[in-house]
Amino acid sequence: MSETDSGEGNPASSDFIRDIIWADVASGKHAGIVTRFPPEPNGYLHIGHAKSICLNFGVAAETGGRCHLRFDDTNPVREEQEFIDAIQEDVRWLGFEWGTDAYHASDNFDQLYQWAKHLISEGKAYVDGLSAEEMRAYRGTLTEPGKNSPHRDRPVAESLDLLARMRAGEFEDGALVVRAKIDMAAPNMNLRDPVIYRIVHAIHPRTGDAWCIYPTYDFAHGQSDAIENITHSLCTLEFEDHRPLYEWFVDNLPVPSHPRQIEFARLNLTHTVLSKRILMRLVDEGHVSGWDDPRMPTLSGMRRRGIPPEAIVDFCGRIGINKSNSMVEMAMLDACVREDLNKRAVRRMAVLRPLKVVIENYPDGQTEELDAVNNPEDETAGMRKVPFSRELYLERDDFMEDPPKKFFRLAPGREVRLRYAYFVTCTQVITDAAGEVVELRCRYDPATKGGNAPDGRKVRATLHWVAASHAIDAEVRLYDHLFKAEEPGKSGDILEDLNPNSVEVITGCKLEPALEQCETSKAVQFERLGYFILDKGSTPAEPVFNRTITLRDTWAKVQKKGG
RNA sequence: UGGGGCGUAGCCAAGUGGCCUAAGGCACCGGUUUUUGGUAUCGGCAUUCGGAGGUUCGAAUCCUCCCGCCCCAGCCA
Repeated sequence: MSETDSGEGNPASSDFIRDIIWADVASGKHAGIVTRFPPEPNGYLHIGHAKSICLNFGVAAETGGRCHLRFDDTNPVREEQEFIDAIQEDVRWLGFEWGTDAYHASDNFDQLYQWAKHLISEGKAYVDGLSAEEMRAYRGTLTEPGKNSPHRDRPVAESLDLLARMRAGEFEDGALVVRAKIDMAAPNMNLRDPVIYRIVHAIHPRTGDAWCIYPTYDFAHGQSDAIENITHSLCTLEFEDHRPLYEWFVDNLPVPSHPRQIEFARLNLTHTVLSKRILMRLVDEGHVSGWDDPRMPTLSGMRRRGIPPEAIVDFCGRIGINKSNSMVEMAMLDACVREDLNKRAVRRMAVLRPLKVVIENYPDGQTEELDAVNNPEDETAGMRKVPFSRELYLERDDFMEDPPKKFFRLAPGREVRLRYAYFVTCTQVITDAAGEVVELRCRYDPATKGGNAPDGRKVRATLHWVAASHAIDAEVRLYDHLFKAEEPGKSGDILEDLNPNSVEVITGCKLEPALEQCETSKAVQFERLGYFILDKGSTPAEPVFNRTITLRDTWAKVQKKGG
C-alpha cells in the first residue's frame, strides 16, 4: 500500500531492463513476462550468477510472471550431473523456485535438428568439410573480410544427406560441421557463417549416447528461449555481438515466439575471481579444498562460510543493473553480510586465544549462573545462563602488560567489566622463563554482579570470557580474502596473487557451554569477534567453527593508524 | 586499423534539457548513545558529470570532434 512497497507491482528500485519490461507490461505486448536463468552445468554457481538469478527471478516475481531454470547443456564434454545437482541446490538456497521441472536445451535436440534441416532446405545452411584450422583461415580477421568456403554452395540434397550421416555417426569428431549461410564479409564476426552443429562423440549427462552431433550455443539458445516462450532473454555483455545472430535464427526459423535479448554487465568483485575456468583450476590444483571451500566465491562456498542467502540477494539489489563494466568492492558484500547477521545471529562468548585468569577473591569451587542476552537486536531471542567460576579464560589480545594510551582493555592494576559478570581488576601478571604472560591474577568486586557498579563508577572496557571449568574446546577457522590483490591476475600470474593467509586454523579455543547446541545453518556471533557458523564437517566431539566475517573493528583501525 | 559497447565522487549507482550550486548505498573522517572499541544515530565527504568545442534564456542530459576502457577472429557458453 505504501509507495515504497516492494514485492508485487512496480518496485521502487529500477534499472534499464526493468524499465523496458515494465513498458512491455504496460503496452500489453505479452500475455505475461517469462524470463530464464540458463547456466551451463560445467561448474558451480558463484556470486556472479547470483546477480543474474536475482535479476531474472526478481523481475518475474515483480511482474507476476515466471522464470525458468534452464540448463544450457549443449556441450557434453564439459558437463556433468554433479553440476546439474549443485546448481539446483544453490538456486533453491538463494530462495528461488522455478515451479515445474527444470528445462534443458537438450530437451530440444530433436526440434533443433529439424530446424537445422529446415535451414539447409531453404538454402540458408550447409554442411562444411573445412578443418578447424582452414575455417579459421577462411574466416578472415577483425579488419579483413573472410572468404566463402568451397563447400558453401554444396547442393541442398548433398548437405541434407551429409547431415543425416553425421547424425548416424558415420564421421569422426571434427570431420564435418553445419554452418548457417549468412555473410563471410560481415564486420560482425559472428555472422561469418557460424557453425550451428558439430560432431561430438561423447556421452551427454541427460541424453546419453542418443546423439553424436550437438547444436552450438548460438543455435540452441535463442530457439530454446522461443520454445519456452521466454519474453526477455537477459544475458551478459559479451553476447551483445551475438544478438544479430540470435535474431537471424529466430527470424529464419518457424519458432513459436520471438524473445528479446537484452544484455547487462556481469559482476566483478575485488579480492576474488568470478571465472568458472579459474575457479575450476583452483579446485583441480588443490589451492582450495573444493568448490565449497569457505574462501570460494561460489554459492556453496559462501553457504559453508556462513553467509546468509538473504545477504547475497540484498547485495545483488544494491549493486544495480546496467551496461558498464564495474568492479565492486568486497566491502560492499561485507556490509550486507554484517547487516543481515547483526539482526539474526544469537550472541555467545568464545575465547579464541585463551589466557588463563584466576579471580583470587572468588571462592574456589563455586559456580554462578549469570543471565545473558541472546541478541540485543531481537528481544524474542530471549536469555540464557552463563556459568562463572574462579578460573576463566580471557582473550590474549584483551590484555597488555604495557598498554599504549588508546588501549583501554585489561592491564596491570586496571579495572574492566567481564560481560554479564563482574568488574575485575588485574593484580598480578605471571610470566614464564621467556617473559611470556601465562596467567593473570585478578580480584572481583562482588557488588558489581551483572556488570553494573552501584557506586556508579565507570569502566572503559567490557570483555568476553569463558569459565574454564565449563569450557568446550573447539577448532576455529579464520578466513580472509582468497586473493590479496584487489584484481587478481591483473599484473601477471593469478596464482601469485593468492593470499597465503586466507585461512588460519586455531585449535584449543574455549567456548561457553551454550554453544554445545549449534547447527550448521544457524549463524552465531562470538561477542566482540565476529560471526561464525558450525562447519558441515564438525562433530560434537570436535566442534569446528568457520568465521564468516569479523565485526567492524575500530580498535584495529586505531592500531593500524598508530603504527 | 573492422564491428559492438561503456565512461557521474575511492567503489557501486540514480539522473534522459530547467525543482541538479547532482539521490542513495559502501568506504572514509568526526560527534552522540552504548555492559560487544559491535549496533543505532547525527554530521562531513562531486560548484561538478572522461575532455574540448557548439546549440540553448538554460545541458550530466542535445550536436560535433577527441581521449580512455571492455568485448569479438572456439567445431566454448
